Amino acid sequence: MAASTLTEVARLAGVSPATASRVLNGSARTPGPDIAERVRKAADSLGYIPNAQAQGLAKSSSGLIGLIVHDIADPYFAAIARGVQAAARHQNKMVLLATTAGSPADERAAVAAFAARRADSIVIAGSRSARTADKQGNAELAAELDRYCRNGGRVGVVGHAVVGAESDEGYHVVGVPNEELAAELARELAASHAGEFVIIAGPEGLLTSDDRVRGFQRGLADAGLPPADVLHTGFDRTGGYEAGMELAARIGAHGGSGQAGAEAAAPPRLCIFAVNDVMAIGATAALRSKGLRIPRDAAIAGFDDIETLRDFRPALSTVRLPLEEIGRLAVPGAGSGTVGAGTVGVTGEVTLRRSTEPGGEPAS
Amino acid sequence: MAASTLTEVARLAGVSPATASRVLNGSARTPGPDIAERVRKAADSLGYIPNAQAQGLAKSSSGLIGLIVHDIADPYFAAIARGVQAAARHQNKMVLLATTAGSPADERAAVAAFAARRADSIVIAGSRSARTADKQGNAELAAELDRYCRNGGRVGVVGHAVVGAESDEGYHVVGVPNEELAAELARELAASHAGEFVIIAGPEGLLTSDDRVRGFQRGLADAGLPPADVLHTGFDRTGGYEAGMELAARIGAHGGSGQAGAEAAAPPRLCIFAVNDVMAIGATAALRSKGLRIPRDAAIAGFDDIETLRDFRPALSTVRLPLEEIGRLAVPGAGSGTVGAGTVGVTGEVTLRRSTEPGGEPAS
DNA sequence: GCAAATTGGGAAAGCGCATTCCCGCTGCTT
DNA sequence: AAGCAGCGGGAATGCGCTTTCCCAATTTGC
Repeated sequence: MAASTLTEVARLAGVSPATASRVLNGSARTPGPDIAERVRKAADSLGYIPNAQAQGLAKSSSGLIGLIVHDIADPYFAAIARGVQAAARHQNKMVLLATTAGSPADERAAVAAFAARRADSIVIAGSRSARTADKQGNAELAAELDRYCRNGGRVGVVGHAVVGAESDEGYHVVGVPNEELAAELARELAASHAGEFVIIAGPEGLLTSDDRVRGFQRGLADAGLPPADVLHTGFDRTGGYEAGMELAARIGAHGGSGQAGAEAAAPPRLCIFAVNDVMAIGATAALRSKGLRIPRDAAIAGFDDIETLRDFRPALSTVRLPLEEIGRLAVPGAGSGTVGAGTVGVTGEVTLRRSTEPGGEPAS
Repeated sequence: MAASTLTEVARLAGVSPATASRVLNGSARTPGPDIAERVRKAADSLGYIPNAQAQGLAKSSSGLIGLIVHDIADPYFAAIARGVQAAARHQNKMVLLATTAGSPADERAAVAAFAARRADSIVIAGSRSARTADKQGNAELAAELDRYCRNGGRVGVVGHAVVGAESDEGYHVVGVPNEELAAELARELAASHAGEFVIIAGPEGLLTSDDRVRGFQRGLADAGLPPADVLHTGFDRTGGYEAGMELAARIGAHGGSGQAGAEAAAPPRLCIFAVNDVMAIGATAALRSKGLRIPRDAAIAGFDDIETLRDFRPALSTVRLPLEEIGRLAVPGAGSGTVGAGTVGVTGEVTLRRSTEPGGEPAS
């Protein structure tokens, strides 16, 4: 038994398909109450479910919102996805998910697939990359998005505008002040740390990472400090872990090992800034595996303020980002932002916690 | 400029729409190479993207997989979603996301929406509830799913079969041995713990929670111990936190407070089993906020082995579940499982870590 | 009281594509 | 050399729905 159709409902109710359509969906013209009732009853008894594909074809709009993320299991993207989902629900649309691991080629394919499905809008959440290796991929992605926009699609981008977009038409970006916030974090840390600073960054060319690094360096400069060393690694927990191992070796070489804290003129404690929370956690794990303790042997800060990580000990200093709201704002037509081209901004908040506390003796 | 159509491509290539269709999609009949080339070039120059809705209408299949979760930002669901996404990609389909906060009514609506979109299959990941308040909702959900199946849909369920399904036709469940694993966990913990056991459970009637509780109690019984006290609360971090506060009070009353460990005849340490990791983390936070330390003042174990939580300290004892694989297996037609009705099983693994270590003096 | 405007319903034309059927053609058999 | 299979392409139909257009029956205006 195939799903029943509008025509069947109409026949059962003794009306024309046109009338049935009018009563079952919010048409401008509403048939008489008696007829409406009859149709509704017929639909009910048949368990009629409109065929959204056919509706979409006829109306040329689908009620779909495409969402592109690197990895849905990454808590950063998961939080954004929650916001997108909430906004979609508000517009009563559904969200179509695509994960791309950040590959521009996959992103292009996802955009094409969304376009094929005639998604009303698409939000693309992963960080953009400016690596030369990705140059062609980025151009193709931009071309695909431009085409999508020309055909009437709306796209929301979180973070950075897509590199190489032809015009602003149809784009809408949620700006995250990564650079400013990182600078502020650096300044606050500089106020209480005497030691050297090190940055654990993502791959070079990853815009979000680059921005945070640049901001942090600027903050240090503002405080009259020399620029920090930058370690480039993967933008995930594993990357953080590897960098952490390297730093552990460095710290160990200086003599920060073992329980006995006070060696001859203990070198000032290292202060590590990982460009996102997950990397910070990885780095922490690495340091710990080498017997180092936070914040006694090194201070560490992250970025994002991932919810699941808030109970982590020592509590991680970070920059809180309203991830869910970012997701909500990123869907075109939602939020109080300007409709159409333009940038909606959100703000974050530097949140200092135990992992960067000065002193560093383990408290109770 | 609206997106170009097959007909336009055909006209540009000087062929009929039928031929164009044949070359641009994997039809059984492949037109001659010269014609094919011409069509392909025309399509390319027009930037033709097939209208998936129209294709779906014509073929009556959509290439969509519907996924229902409680909350996509919950790491448990996010991990499953990743698996589903991977399987979908393998079948080159896209996944449609719906979040329902566990409400059967919302789930029913989501199923209807998926049916309307003619999703090829749907996987429903949230825990089923047997509460009487949800009884009608569950029945309606089951009815909707049954109808979906009768119309040729395939549904994959993780955990429990949907309560009230009329027949097995079209269903496919990924069974998680919650009860057995919880029992095993209890037995292993019982072997090294002298103190009392307490269970922090989700709301009564939540099948996953109930299973884990039952299993844990059985494990205790196997070890010759009396059943543990059960605290029912929310199935999330907040629930765990609240229960943790209550337990902290209980422990405090016994005298486990402060730094000085050895009071007169220190009572045996409490061993807490939270039915999922996130709740365990919440409980831990609560205990800590009261000055209690894990595992010194209480042992605690969770369930799921959430990836993001693995770096948590003290490392959480838990039961590892192959979440991503569960997601993969849940999508009908994927995995090596039996196609059609049937249960595919996965196994987990009790993973004892520091949070339940006996002794409990803080190590280095 | 009659023309004009309004209402309420049906017929029909697509939306963009897949697919079945059909037809002219080439190449083969006997 | 005539007949037949087989192939390559096009015309036409239908997927399920929306929406314009059209027509008959009422209301309204003066």
